[in-house]
Amino acid sequence: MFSIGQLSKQTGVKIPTIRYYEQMGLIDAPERSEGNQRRYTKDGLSRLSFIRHSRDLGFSVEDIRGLLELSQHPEKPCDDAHNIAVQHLKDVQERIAKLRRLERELKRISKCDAGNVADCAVIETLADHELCETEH
Amino acid sequence: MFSIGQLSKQTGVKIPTIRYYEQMGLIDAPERSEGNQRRYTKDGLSRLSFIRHSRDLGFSVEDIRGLLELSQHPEKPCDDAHNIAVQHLKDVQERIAKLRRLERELKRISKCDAGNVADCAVIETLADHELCETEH
DNA sequence: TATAATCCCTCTAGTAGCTATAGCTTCAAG
DNA sequence: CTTGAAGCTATAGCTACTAGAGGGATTATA
Repeated sequence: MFSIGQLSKQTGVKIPTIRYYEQMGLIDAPERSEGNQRRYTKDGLSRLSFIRHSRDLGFSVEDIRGLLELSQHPEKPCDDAHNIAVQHLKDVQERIAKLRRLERELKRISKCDAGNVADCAVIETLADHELCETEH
Repeated sequence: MFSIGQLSKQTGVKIPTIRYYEQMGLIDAPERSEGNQRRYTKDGLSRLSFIRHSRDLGFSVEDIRGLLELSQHPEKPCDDAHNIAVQHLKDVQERIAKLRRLERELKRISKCDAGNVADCAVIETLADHELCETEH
């Protein structure tokens, strides 16, 4: 049996976040000690690790809810898990593409070597969209 | 003079968002009509465009507060504007790097061709961090 | 001029995914 | 048995909006 602090250390999930996940129904409410403190089993630990890892990979809490549900049913087909992962991959790729356009624009505008705000490319570009090279 | 709806159409910023910016102090409270409706000048329009554009480039509201303040003082040196832009560029580059690692991991795990959850690479990888190739 | 359609007002609450604080109780070590 | 760390609940705050309720203002048309 682990206390919430031990669970936190082992998974890297902060204590208030663990309680938050419990409130959101991502993890089951664990048993309590006589003094009303949470006591977790190994199962609780691995479920929380699963969540932690999924969050690291950027899945939303709602996605994780689906993935957890699936992981509890090993006999089911795994198409759903795929769909979630593939959709998420697409999202990530879109975000990358968008950020790269921003990166390009930011590189361009931060090259300014004017001395004061009146001639500064940063300020000027922000004030006038026409000066941009790419869409955003 | 523009109504809030006209301002919204011209800048692409939604009406509630304009009111939100006013509340946050990013834009000045404009004059009102006799019937208490907001009436904007061209100045208000260009200030909001500046904000819109900066948001598109991913600057935070706090960053924009600084940039707006600077843009009101054309005689000042523009080092501050640079610092904000360069720091933001760094942030963007870090986010890109992180997302690319995720992309790689997601590509790998979503290649799974198992039929059921028990053998599914997606679920398995999420359950066990050791199976990952890169850090995250 | 009447009326209907559209626009605008304020205020409140909700979104995601936590994080922080206050004021209290329990646990474990010495 | 005491003390300090750890845990408890409940509430509020964070970013940057968005949605809805319940009203008033403006404008276009008849």
